[in-house]
Amino acid sequence: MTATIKDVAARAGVSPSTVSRVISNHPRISEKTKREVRAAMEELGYHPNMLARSLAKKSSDAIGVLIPSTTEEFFMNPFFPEVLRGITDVAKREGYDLLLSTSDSGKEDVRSLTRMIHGKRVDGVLLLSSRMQDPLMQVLQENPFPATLIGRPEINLPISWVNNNNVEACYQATRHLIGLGHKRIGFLGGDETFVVTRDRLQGYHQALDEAGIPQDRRLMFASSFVEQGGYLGMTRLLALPDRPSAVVASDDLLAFGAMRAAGELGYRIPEDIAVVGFNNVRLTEMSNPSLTSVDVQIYELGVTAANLLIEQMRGGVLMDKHVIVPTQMVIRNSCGGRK
Amino acid sequence: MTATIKDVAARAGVSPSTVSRVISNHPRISEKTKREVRAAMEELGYHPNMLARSLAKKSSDAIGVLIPSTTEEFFMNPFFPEVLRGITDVAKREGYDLLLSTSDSGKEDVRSLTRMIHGKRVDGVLLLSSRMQDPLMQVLQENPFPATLIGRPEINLPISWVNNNNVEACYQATRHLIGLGHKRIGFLGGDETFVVTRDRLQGYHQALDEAGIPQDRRLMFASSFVEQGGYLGMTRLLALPDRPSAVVASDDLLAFGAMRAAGELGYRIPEDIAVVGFNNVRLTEMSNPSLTSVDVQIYELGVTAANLLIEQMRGGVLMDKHVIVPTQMVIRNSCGGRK
DNA sequence: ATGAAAGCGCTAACAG
DNA sequence: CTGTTAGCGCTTTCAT
Repeated sequence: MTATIKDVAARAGVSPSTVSRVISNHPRISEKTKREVRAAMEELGYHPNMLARSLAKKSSDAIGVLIPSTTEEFFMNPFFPEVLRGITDVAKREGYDLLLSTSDSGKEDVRSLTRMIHGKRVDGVLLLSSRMQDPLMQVLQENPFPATLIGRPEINLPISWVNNNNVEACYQATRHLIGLGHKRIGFLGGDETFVVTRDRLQGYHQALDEAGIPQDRRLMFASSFVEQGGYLGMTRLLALPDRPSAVVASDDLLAFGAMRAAGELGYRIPEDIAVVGFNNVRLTEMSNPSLTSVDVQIYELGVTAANLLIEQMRGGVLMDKHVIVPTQMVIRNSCGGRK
Repeated sequence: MTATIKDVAARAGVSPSTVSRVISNHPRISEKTKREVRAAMEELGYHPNMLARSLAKKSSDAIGVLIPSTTEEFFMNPFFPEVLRGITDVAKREGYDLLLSTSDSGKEDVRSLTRMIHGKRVDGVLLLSSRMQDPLMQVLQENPFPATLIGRPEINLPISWVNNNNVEACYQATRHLIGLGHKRIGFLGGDETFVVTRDRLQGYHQALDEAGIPQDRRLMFASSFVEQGGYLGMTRLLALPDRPSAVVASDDLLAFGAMRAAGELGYRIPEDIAVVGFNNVRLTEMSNPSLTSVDVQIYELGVTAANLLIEQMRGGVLMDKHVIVPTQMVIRNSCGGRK
């Protein structure tokens, strides 16, 4: 049987509460007993039972991370490990463990979130994306619980979040292409139900409007955030009688797929068609040609979200702070023009 | 205050134990009370406290995943999300949550593992890599606890693991190059303390020996599993007066770095120097030239490891099963020769 | 089929 | 500075 706090207490000739105090480094406890208790713990190979501790303390020192139900898609995108790296670094520094939810498809992630919220196994929750009319936001609205979103809620919600200014960023990206002389510019978006897709699309629209370029529905293609989607989208765009001369892709993976499609059909990039992506994942430097991309500072998003969440959990009060992480367009070789 | 099992009991006019039975779907409980209890739960918005449940049941329905302390390096490699995807899929299917350890550098991950083992927050642990004289293996040896390793322990240990036959796989890869007529073949390895690096190096040696090609220490370069390491290694290899005409890299990222270095120095791949990598990450298809790589079935490794672990946790008995996931070399354009 | 009672291992007032 | 006493919310014998 593994040793409990009582065993240690008995061994050290003190009461359980004293042992408890030693564990949590209570200030007013004599050095002597501290040493004795520690010795007893050592001898008995004692390790605290975190469950019992959490149950009594009503806090678990763990952060829940809600993995969107579309596991495959999500894990496939370099965004995920990078944002998780940011989260992990903060969690580690602040002494929190990470609990990954493992929701099944669709409706399941509502249940997953509710379980996280009510199950008491985590002190707060991190959401990694948001959709239009996201039922998760509903849940958060109805259940006061420390939570932070990476992205932004579609509607105004009393929840803290970290986001990029996606409208502005995509506006800039599109302007860049316009500045290069392009008039017919395509848009490859990820899943339309994601808020981020909508925002970027809006930025694209803004830039076109401002330049007096008419909108053309045929130039906009949405799929999921994977390479395949970009491939498909680009193929469709190139099949148009009046094909675009440039494309802004709302994710680097989409851009890569687009570039592959173009390449296979014999178009050169950037001479025949310019491409700009989003996220600035490592791959952008290595692709051929290297991909001009909007750096959204994924790692930073993760770090900021984790910090915001922890601040809430510690403060014991829910906040609706929001932080905008600046973006920056990194010019490479997929657009031609200035280098 | 959130509703507890007692509240539900009171509301439904039954005892707490009955409610508990309803929750765990106990067989002999009348449909009628079941319905009534469920109704009461609904009305009160009751959700079980997982901590209390775990404490009483002495099991948490969670799997611990030990992230190696070198966070950055690890997250950067596409291996990680892919193996995690496999793990997640199984965990989700079997109803387990995932607890990511967040150990700090060096010695910390021993502590992290011990905490996982004794903290009772997880029912089993998944290790994602193993080193030579790995202190973690020590810990596992001394503390009987369900654990599964992806990789293999350096020495024989009563622990279950999933691995590739890395010696054989690298032997094959090297033979492939030899078969293509290469006589001077370099080896770019990851961190030498990893067992997997050693195994692949051994396969490389075997192939050379068998072909009567003398070993040359200068042809072997080890660094970490990142692109930068491959870049550095290749640069060094190419600086040799008698440079190799081919290189086997023990990780695709290393191979990409190597290709970049070669390219920048004006060497063509595969004409001037052939390259083969390991892992067959998605990127291999997209690089230029596409990279010949050994498919180790990362996802499968994750799935198998999770299954093995769950089997142990459920069986209540520690095992030392081990499974070898087959590898397959995927020929692309980085080696020339047959296509 | 259901209830009563005794914990699971720890923390947190409240005393002293 | 330390001990006593109640729980935290749930499961699980043991009765009935």
